[in-house]
Amino acid sequence: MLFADVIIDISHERLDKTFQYIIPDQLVNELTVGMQVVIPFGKGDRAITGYVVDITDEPAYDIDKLKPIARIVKDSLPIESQLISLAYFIKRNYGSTMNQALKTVIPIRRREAEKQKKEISLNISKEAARTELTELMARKNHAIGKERLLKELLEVEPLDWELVTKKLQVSSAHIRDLEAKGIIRIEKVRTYRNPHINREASPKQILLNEEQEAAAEGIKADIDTGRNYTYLIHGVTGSGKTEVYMDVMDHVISMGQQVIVLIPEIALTYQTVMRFYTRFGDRVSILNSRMSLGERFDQFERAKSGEISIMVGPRSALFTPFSNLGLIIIDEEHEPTYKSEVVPRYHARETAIYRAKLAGATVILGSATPSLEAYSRAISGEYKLIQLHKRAMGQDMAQCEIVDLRQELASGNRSMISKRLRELMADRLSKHQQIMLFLNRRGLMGFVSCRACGHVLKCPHCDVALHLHSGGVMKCHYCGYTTKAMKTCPSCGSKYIGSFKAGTQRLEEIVKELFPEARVLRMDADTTKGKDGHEEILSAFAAHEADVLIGTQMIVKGHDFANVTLVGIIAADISLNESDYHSGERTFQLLTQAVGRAGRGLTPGVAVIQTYQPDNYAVVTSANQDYDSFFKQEFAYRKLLSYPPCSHILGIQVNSPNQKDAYAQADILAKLCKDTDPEVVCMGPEDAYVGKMMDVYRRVIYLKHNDYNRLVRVKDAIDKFLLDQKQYRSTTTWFDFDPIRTL
DNA sequence: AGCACGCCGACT
DNA sequence: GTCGGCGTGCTC
Repeated sequence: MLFADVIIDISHERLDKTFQYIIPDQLVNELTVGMQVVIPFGKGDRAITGYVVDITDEPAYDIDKLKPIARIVKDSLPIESQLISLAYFIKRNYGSTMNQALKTVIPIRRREAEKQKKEISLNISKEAARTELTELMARKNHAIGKERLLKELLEVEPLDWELVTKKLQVSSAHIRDLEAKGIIRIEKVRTYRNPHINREASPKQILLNEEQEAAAEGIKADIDTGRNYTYLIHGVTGSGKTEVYMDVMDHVISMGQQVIVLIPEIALTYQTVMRFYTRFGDRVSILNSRMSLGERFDQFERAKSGEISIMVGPRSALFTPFSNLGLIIIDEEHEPTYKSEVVPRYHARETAIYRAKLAGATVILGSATPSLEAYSRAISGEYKLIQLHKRAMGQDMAQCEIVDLRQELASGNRSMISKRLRELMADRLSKHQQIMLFLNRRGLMGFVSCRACGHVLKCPHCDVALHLHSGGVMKCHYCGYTTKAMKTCPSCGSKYIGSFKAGTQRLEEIVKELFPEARVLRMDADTTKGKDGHEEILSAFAAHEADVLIGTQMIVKGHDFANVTLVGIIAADISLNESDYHSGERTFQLLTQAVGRAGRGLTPGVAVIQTYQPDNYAVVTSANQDYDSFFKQEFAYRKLLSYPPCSHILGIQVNSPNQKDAYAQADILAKLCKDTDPEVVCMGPEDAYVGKMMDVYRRVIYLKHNDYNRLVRVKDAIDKFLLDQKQYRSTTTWFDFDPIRTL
């Protein structure tokens, strides 16, 4: 006997879970996950539609109470069931409950928006309403709710449904009763919160160079013959990947299909957005993280209604409900933002490929520095690899020099800026050319410690150091705890207590000392407070209002500055010394991007990489812009140590406000893992990287195996165990497959 | 969301 | 007593 887990198609929180039904014999062969079905529900067995999210062979509920599925809804809107299957894929492969997955895939199951849309107004004249009200009040047992509603309606009209039900406490039964009597009417108003930019497309024909043309034509030919592959476009910075995307997008749209374009959040700048608007006009919609849930919902509604054909946005744009999706593009495929950092921790790349499979769509991944995962799959033939070797405008790649900081130190230069970099800076400044200085400062700055005893001031709620902020306060970056900065060390009483200056701030001072006449701009968390802080600084620099731009990650992504002929990377090692297996890859990507910033215009550029490890392969290969050598070495390293993509890791995090519970539960789960599959390598349990956050203790276990599905099976076993475990109810358990950051 | 059940005051 | 309205809780 088979059973189906069904999610009910009613928007109410209490029903936002699965219900189990018996699959009748005549439907067994036909029914699959994702299908829309009609089921008897509730006391009166009224027919309700729902979606099948799982099929199992054992009931999880009292079998005598299970009812059979009535029938399958044929020709239902395929988008809905596609997205439900997608949610199921996420639940299965990344470890979450079905509800968490559904909430990710179908943000606010139309709840917020529909309430917003309903308005109540009087259906009769005010006089008649007043009479009605008097009559109601004359009755001995007042129908208080109805009274309140009528009174309010005589004052204000129309009223929001939400206001009436929530604030006036009128139950929906009352409202419906009044409506049935013809006293009031309920109207559904459709108001899009975000009036989109109205813009005509100006499809000026962009000429592609030979390489771009070949890439685009190849993909289009596959699409025309009904083949849907995943492509990886590996193109050096400036090779014009976007033009290739747009050419294929044009083609797909002309076939009446829709396109989703994923870009990392930082790249979602005015510049990028305008490129799509000018090419495709108001068939484009943009999603960004600053949008409210309602705004996002509206954009999804527009997509559903066919008003738009292109959705550009971050990770979450992947769930745009296009009914005839033809193409998904993931730009800068290697970016870590494509992996969700909250449960469910899905990876947009894999999820996009699955969605494309459901919809019969094509996927294009693009990057100058592909992730190891994507590139190894391209080599193995799972993805089709397309290489773009030339810069679109024919510019030369930047020349690259490596400066050994150890020698610099030996020759007595302790400054952050080496002799060679200083020479080049002086040269560029004299020629009125621009300079970018890039400092990868992660984890280096801002924390407050005592120089006498070494005591580090920590957040009382989290296991992390406090950071000094302007206005003499110290702040925890994890929970927001704020306290006044101390004058003396609480541990030893010394007054030599202070914080290290942010690297970028220090660098700015040094540059100003060395070149007093240079105009310097600094871009970091401090200087980009305002909403458009980024934009302002970048456009000021683009307009040559400054000669030197100093910054972190942010300045190396996205923007092109034609007049920049020198890029200095102050300390290439910092990201190398991070303690997880991604550090080599991340360093290579950052350096390559930074080097790629030089010489985007006509004048050739130079990049200077300062490092203490001039022989490190990530440093050397990025200086040579040699991805293939990097890949070979990095892949060998991953293989040797069984790291993804050669193997897979499942991180399990046990959280509890009670330290003992967290420890005990983690031990139990670790044992369970070993018992479930002895071949899976189990590490831990140990304290998480941040062992306590917001007063919640965190223990982690890592499992390693080269078969992803075996890890999924262990996860399922844990899920099952947790379901009927009575002990340690204070704990919660999170899963993270192939984690990007150390848990 | 929608329906039953149980509670409570009012009215035959 | 019982009728009708409202609050509460449950639905595989």
